[in-house]
Amino acid sequence: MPKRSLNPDAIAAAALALGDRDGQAAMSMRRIAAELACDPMAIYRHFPNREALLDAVADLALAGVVTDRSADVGTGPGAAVRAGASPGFEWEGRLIALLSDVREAALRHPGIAGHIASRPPLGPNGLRLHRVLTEALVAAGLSRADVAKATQALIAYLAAALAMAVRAGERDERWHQVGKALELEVDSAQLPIVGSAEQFAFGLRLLVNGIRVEGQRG
Amino acid sequence: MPKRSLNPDAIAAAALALGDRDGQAAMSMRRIAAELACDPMAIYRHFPNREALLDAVADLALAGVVTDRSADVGTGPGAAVRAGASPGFEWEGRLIALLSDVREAALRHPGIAGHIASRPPLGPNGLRLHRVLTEALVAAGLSRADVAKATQALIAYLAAALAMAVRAGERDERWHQVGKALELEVDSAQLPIVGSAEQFAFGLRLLVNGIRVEGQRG
DNA sequence: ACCTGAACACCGTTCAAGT
DNA sequence: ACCTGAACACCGTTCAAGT
Repeated sequence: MPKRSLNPDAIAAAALALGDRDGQAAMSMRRIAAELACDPMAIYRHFPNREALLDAVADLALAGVVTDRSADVGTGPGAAVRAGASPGFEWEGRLIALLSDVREAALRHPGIAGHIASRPPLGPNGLRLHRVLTEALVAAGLSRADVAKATQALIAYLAAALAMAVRAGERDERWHQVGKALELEVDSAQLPIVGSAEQFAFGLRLLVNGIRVEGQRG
Repeated sequence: MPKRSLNPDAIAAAALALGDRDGQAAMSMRRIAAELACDPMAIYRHFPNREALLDAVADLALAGVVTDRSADVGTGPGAAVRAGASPGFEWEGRLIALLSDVREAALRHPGIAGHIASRPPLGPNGLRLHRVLTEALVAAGLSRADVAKATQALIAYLAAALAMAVRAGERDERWHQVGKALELEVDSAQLPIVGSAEQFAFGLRLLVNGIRVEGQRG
């Protein structure tokens, strides 16, 4: 009955809700159409193909990530990191907070998390976040060319971390098998949880350390 | 007619060859079976499911990556990096060479490259390479716990870089659109090619920089 | 002109039927 | 006991037929 309510935003919102509820496997054109109680082909009048729809859903999932600078010393996720940043390296706190916030927002939407950051961010939220990321890297002292390269490295790491987090349960078991196979004397409890916030933060710190070194060099 | 020649190794080898020729889209159970001139279900007597087969193909694609230490100052890919490493940071050269070699081996097999490093490495070659990676990180001065975390960060970055490289053509176009959308004054030529060796090396250097900082700290 | 749904060309995997 | 292929429950997308 909602004939005229079928538009790109409504479709993306329905797909997001469906993915939140039933996970990645539910994100097919047919099931999204069922969620909207419309013909699968009706979606194609608003998106050229499935990937374009997933791009829109991924962008929608990032709508809640705040990039307003005045919120930097708030109480949200990443606030502690922001508050603890030393003055000269304020960019570090902003960069870590930004990527942590994006990760958290993505994981609130398990149906689409694996798609987020896997493609260049052409949606409004993706571009907004990309701009903040670029500003932080410029502040870090990187050259224009290195800013572009560092951006892609950070997005690549984020994409892989999200893909891992989505499959986490299954993968943890396999990582323990790797530990056993190599006969490492690490007990299970010592292994970081794959896709955990702690694991993500560690890799992100490596990248930030590396960016600081590059920035001081240039 | 090759009734008894159907075994896990032969299946994985046929799938790898098919993927090299026809790309990622050809890696379906049905097309792999067609390549082997057998019933699709015959494969299930050797692998529990498609993912297990892809894991075997991914491991096979890494067979050519040499980890013999005596080859470290050879003429293969990464030799220059190895030769240029300063004595105290020999681990840096080894780590960069290892991951660069894995990347190159993966990209020689476009049908499976996107699957490599996307799951914990339980195959013989994956475990072999994992062990060399671990040794390099121990040499870098990381604690046991940090070695595990850094390993996962490096593998995550590698997986994302490979996934990007496989889709490169399509993605480059989109990255240029991002640049235009943000009205950055970068001309197209200045943007790094997504998934290129140069782009990969930059991100890897960031991670290695970061690991060095962590190792000196601990 | 706009919209619908049947149809095409596929999937991974199960399972009943054959040998 | 082992093996086969028909069948199940899906896909994304095209396109001819309807309104």
